[in-house]
Amino acid sequence: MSTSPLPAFEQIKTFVKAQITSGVWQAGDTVPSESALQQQFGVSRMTVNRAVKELAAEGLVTRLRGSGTVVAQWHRISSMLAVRDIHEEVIERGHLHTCRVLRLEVVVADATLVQVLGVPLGAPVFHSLIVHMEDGVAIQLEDRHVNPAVAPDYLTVNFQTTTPTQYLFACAPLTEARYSIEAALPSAPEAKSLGIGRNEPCLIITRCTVSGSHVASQARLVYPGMRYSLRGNFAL
Amino acid sequence: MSTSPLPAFEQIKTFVKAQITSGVWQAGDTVPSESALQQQFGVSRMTVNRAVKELAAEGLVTRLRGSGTVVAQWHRISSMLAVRDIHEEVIERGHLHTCRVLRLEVVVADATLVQVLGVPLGAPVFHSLIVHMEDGVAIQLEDRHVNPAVAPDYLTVNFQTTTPTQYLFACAPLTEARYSIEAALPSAPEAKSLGIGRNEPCLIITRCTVSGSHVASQARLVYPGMRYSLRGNFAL
DNA sequence: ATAGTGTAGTTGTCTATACAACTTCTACAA
DNA sequence: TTGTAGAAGTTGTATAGACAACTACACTAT
Repeated sequence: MSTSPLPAFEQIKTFVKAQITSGVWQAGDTVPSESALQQQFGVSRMTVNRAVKELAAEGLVTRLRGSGTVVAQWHRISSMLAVRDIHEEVIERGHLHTCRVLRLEVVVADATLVQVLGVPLGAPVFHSLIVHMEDGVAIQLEDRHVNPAVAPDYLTVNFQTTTPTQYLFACAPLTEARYSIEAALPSAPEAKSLGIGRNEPCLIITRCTVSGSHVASQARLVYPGMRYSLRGNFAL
Repeated sequence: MSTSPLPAFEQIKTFVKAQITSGVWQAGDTVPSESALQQQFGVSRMTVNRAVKELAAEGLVTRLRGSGTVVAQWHRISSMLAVRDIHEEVIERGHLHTCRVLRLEVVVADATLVQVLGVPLGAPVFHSLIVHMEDGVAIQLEDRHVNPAVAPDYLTVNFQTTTPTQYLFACAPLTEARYSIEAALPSAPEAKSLGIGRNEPCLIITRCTVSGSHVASQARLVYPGMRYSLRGNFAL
């Protein structure tokens, strides 16, 4: 019933982390060389190499070939801020996810869409406007423009059962994404769709996904500030 | 002058990534086993193992001992959302960073601070209120409470030359951090300090850093929504 | 039919060694 | 004093092999 002992490389990682978090080794201090740790722990150099290499990948130490390893200056306060599919997120909280499709249509590309999606001026572009609700409360307004070249059947999808994100993932493999997070007031129709006041600040995530050589879609996700916040956790 | 050829494990990673991003291998498809790739590329298994292991760490594939490797379902749209020091951030944009220290004082722990910092009720807690400016424009209001046990000399620091984040990093190694990002309206004094209207929405990051067994500090960072946004990029 | 057993296949870890690429410092020569 | 050459030390990559842990599947005995 005893838990299996940690692998050797994990033990080495734990040791080095402990030295750093306890302050024994401070930022800028040199970390013992691989051969030194090899002797200290009685393992092969490859094992030490793996341990320290992973710590470097995690940003705790900085390595320089020929020179050595030092404790990193800035332990990055960061975590994978996964801007995930709203459906998954709500389900994971154990709540009910429903949505109302307000618009599902073809629009003509204006100057902005030309620049963002890379389609010709006046070309058709799919547009969907969906309100997502958690236990009946509007939590996200999803305003999305889709490149027809990537998802030609977008307008026929039943978005009661499949979210646009899910469908687009299935259509085209994701190769790149850009996003920005900002705070702003909703427009009048946005406030009305979400059932909030025009003075209630919102968290707005604008995301642009790329698949291969095409820009697949651009989404503007509006979250009422009172009902939603992004949370993250960073350890070690 | 020719660029050195990519290491073998990088070539394998590139190959697998290409299969995924081109759609040849779709989410859920099985990736060839290590021995298969080993034969295909004519390298040792350890080299293949490193390549696929790193792809798994990046979230592109999922591995299960005894079963195999499959293309991951959700290529995480995420990037290291590094909530970095405002000073570094401004400098990196090539702008001038200045700040005004509005308050630098000792306050008495109320119920909220007791809960957050883990100090006794009524105990002294350091408090600083600083406006950070980029080229003279207020961009962040930093409202911070510091645990004296971690940084006893906090009040004597010259925050014109050192940011609180920098000083606290030097004082105590970081072991853990929690943050939340939300949109809200500023309070009256906050709006006044930032020189914005009370109706202008703000991005508010609340961050709590832990060092060892102590909670080092709690910071409330208020960014005017019109002047600041978090941006991220995700590739492959 | 069902439960259990064994076997092949797969990934996880580790070793001992080797060479390459790079940095740093020392010693020596101009 | 200066500059160059070289040696020592460090990390990066790769190999061939070994065993462990686990899964999936086919087969067997009940």
